[in-house]
Amino acid sequence: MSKNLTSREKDYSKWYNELVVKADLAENSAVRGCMVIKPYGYAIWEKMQAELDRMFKETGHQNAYFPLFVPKSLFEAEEKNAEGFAKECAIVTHYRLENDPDNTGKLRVDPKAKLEEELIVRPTSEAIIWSTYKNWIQSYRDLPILINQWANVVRWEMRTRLFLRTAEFLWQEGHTAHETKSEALIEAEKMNSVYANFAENYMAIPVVKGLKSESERFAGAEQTYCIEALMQDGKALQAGTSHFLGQNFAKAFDVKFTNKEGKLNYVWATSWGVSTRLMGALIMTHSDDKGLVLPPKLAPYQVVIVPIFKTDSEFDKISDLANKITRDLQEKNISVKFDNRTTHRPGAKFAQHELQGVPLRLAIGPKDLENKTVELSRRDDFSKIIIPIDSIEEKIPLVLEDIQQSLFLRANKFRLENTTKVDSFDEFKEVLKNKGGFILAHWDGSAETENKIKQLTKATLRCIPLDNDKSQGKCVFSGKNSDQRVLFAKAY
RNA sequence: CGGGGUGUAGCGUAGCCCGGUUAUCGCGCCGCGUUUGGGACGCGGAGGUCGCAGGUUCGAAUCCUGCCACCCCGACCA
Repeated sequence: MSKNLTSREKDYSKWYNELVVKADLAENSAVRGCMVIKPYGYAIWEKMQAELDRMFKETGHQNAYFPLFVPKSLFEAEEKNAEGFAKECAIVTHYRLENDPDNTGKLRVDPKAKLEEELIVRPTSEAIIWSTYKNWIQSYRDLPILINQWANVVRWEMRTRLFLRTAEFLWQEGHTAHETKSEALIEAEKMNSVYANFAENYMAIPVVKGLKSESERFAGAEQTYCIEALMQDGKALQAGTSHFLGQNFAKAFDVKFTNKEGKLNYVWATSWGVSTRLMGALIMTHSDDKGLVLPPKLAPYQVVIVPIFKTDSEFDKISDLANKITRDLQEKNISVKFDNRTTHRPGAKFAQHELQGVPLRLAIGPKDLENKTVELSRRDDFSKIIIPIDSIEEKIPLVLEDIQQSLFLRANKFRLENTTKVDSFDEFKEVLKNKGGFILAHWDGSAETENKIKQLTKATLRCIPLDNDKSQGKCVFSGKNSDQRVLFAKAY
């Protein structure tokens, strides 16, 4: 952390790992590719969960929970989905251990305890959920079903990376069933917008809403909506996806309902999810060389109070004041931590809270007691101001709001500066090599072109933006006609 | 699974090429004292199967063989 890390773009991943470790958010566990989320990191996730959960409920969804294990026969029912995940499944084959007769004190898998049918540890829950929905749906009166689940899933990836791609991760997955195609399409797009709203207004991360191309689409989906964010190193990160599943799962699991006219129809489905990867996005969007920078709406505590004192009596006086400020702010729904540890000096505390990204710091010392002031310091721009104690209650909510805004504006400015329109393939390669970031280019719509570009440049088609101006042009690779620019980038 | 790299105290490391006292240094940790408005300082102390298993040798962190783990780059992916 001694070097100017943000300037070392090639070492960005190292910076990221280092930051995660130093800020004490998570670490690699003893289990391959898995992650231990530490208390402070988990507190951030809990904040995110709370806000998302509220948004899901506001849009009419309920929470439920489905099993971790998916019998193989159910898993393979929807062929495309099964095929898409087949290469990264953990599989339960046995249910018992026994003492190893050849190796005292050790255990071995009891060969007699082999399962008749293997169980897949869910990489996603469509199969188990749709096999359940089948029993819940008979009539149009049973629809829509709007359910979300908070769960863990396992994807046995070749390569893992803390927060961004761990073997096990935490997420939410929504699974809905609808009477009509248009209703399901509206749901899929709506939930993608919920994600965009959450990203921009809570995480302060600007995103591009769009549609995935066919080759980037979720296995088993007919249409995948997504939000794409741009990290500080110029690489894109898919931050959330929402899928229109058509009738694929309904057909695979035979989920039919009788409509108002008495006819039997397959239901229409969506699924959507965001994961602990969002914490990676948060870190990689806002952090600087001093550590995390958390948007106030997601910070485990928004304000930390650091006392500065020499004597016990000074400490007591400051504690009284700090406790009063804490109570007053809590009444205004601002979370406050009074760091009253006597084992650490103020400078060490300052550094630690900066590393953990606490948005606002109040320092109170003897001078402040005398002058009836406090020192207010912002994490986002390091500015410090001295304010009278009696203005705290009024001032702090405003400053927190301003930090939330500023973080978004700063990230948005970065994204705009790093989004380039290109009109030739040479330019495409040049921008990718020297600048990075998002590239808006015309594309002929073919998977072949998309693939070639990926092979030649390592850039992938991130999405076809939803709110893009339509403009005629020629495909940057093939020269064929195109009526819209699409978003390319190197991605995580 | 292919290419490259690294495993030495909680973390980061020196030593390895060229084998030889008690394995180096920093951070952190513990004790005492002085300190406390931006990561304190002094003195003292604890902490090690040198990734694992074999082999060579009078002697292995160092050389050889095998294995394991992790990291980076590919393929795969939220």
